Amino acid sequence: MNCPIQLTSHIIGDKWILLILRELFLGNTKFDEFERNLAISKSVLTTKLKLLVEFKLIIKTDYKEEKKRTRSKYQLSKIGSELLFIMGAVMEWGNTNLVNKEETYLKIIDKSDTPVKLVFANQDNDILALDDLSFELS
Amino acid sequence: MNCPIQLTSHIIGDKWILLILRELFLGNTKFDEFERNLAISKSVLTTKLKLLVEFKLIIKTDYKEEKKRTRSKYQLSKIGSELLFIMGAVMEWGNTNLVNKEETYLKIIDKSDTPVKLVFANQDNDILALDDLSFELS
DNA sequence: CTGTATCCTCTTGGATACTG
DNA sequence: CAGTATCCAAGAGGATACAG
Repeated sequence: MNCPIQLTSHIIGDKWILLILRELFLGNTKFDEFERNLAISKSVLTTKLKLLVEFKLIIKTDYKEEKKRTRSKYQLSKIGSELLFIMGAVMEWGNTNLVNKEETYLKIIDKSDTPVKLVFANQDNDILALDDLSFELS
Repeated sequence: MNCPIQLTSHIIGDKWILLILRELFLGNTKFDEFERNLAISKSVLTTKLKLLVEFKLIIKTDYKEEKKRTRSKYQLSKIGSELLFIMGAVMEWGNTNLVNKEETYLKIIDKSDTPVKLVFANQDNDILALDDLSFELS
């Protein structure tokens, strides 16, 4: 099958992967940060991080600060960063339909601290209505 | 946790759910269409469809054509249709990074049959660059 | 056609202990 | 700190048979 959804589902069709990606987009980079923030077991975290490296969504780097031991950090690759559209869409849907707006929640903002939204556009950057869209196999 | 990604991951963090949603967006509605197109076992398909109904993403309707037995169909609800942004983002990423463009593949088009893209915009509908965006918890 | 029920296997994931 | 190794329990998913 040459279906983009089928192929991509092998990566993001996984709760842990989505949550690790959230951490990466939030700027976290270290094994123990993921472990603490996600309450995930070491073994699963190891497995998922390896998967993300295999898929080339993240890059693992060893680094060493003066007088300290060597440590590892994980960062989004180029194509990993492009998952921002998926994460943004997931956040928007979750915020609209599942999140309790009385409490704090996560959103995407621009440089003037204003919340942004996702829209469909054509090549001329005209914004399109949902009713005008359809799936096509070609 | 009041995190939109965490909450939504319980729904779309699942390969089968993503593929069933693809079928629904393609306009398929019947149990055996899903079964054939996805090569999924009956028991799993039953379970996932129930889940989608529980989450109110789809609506199950029984209908009866003249001289025929009663049948069931499944259709996206209002909030289910809003998953189009997630599906669109998944398709775009998959098409860019995983799909073989020599073969046929799936995309979203507008009324003039032109492929569309997803963009981030502010409230004034100005399109934003990725570098201008950041996650915020508030 | 649209399921349900049963069985059986393989995988996922948590807990714990250990290592450089 | 960043894992690896081992073990165990629970769940996911396929196959098959059956039912309205």
